[in-house]
Amino acid sequence: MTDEAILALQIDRLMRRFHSNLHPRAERIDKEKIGPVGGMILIVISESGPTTAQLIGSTLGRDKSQVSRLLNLLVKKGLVEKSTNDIDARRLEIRLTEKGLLQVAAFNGALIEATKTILGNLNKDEARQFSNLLSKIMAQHSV
Amino acid sequence: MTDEAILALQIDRLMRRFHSNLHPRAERIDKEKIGPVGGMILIVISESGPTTAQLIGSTLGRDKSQVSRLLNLLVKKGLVEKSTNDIDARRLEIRLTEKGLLQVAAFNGALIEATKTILGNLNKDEARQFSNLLSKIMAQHSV
DNA sequence: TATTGTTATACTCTATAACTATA
DNA sequence: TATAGTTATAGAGTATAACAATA
Repeated sequence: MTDEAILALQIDRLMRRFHSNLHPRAERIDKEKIGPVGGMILIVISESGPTTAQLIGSTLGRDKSQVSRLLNLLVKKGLVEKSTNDIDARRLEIRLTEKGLLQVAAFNGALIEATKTILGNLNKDEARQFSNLLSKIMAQHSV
Repeated sequence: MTDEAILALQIDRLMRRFHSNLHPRAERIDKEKIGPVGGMILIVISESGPTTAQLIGSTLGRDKSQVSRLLNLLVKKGLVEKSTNDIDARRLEIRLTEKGLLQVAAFNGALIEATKTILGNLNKDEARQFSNLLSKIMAQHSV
């Protein structure tokens, strides 16, 4: 196998491991059944403050149609509020409700635990190195 | 956002970028419509030689039921042959056909291109470092 | 009793395209 | 004409559990 193919399978495997590690934790927390991407959307909103659907999509690398659908679900579940931007009526203004804030805190806790478990083999320096390399990779403009 | 949450989102984002970069390339190549996981299964078989369904599953971090279903698809498409292990009749013995070998070569090519594009920001040293860190993370026994 | 693989189900995620409305 | 968001659809991936055959 080429180095590139090995690397590609490693990345996929890491993601899989991450999911299967996070899944049981998140399932216990995910009372509103919003799913993994729903949870990530909440986290992004909590970080960025009032934001648009498009921004969420580009942050998570998901299509706007998926974001739109999930946002409506989150609204229905009472985790998120949507209003229209005063200046540009095409844009949404999305923010968390009280209930949404509580959910984010819970998801964040699960995420931290899962990450610590996954990266358990790395010492602090290596973890920082890994994060830096990821940042460098993601700094690239291409989708 | 905590360091762990950032890292988790980065990993997810990397995976997404990988998929969306690989997708258009793979689609052109995937004449038999076996999908991305189908392609990965072929690559694993080509690497490990005659193997079992369980081994493929654990290598890719996928459930045996998914592997079983996809293997049957691959057999139907004429890319893979299944036979029963002589010593333990519960086990399969899976190998690629000629057609399967050609497909693997094509998928590998796409995988190499995609990986090079994704990691374009890293120089050789950094790419090696990244791969080493991934290996270290994946060396952990936990699922 | 444990292991290998099969089958079925229900749900989530994803890509795509056609659509409305605003700019 | 371009942008933000919505809606609908079809296909792929996933978790789970119940099952048969073999060890």
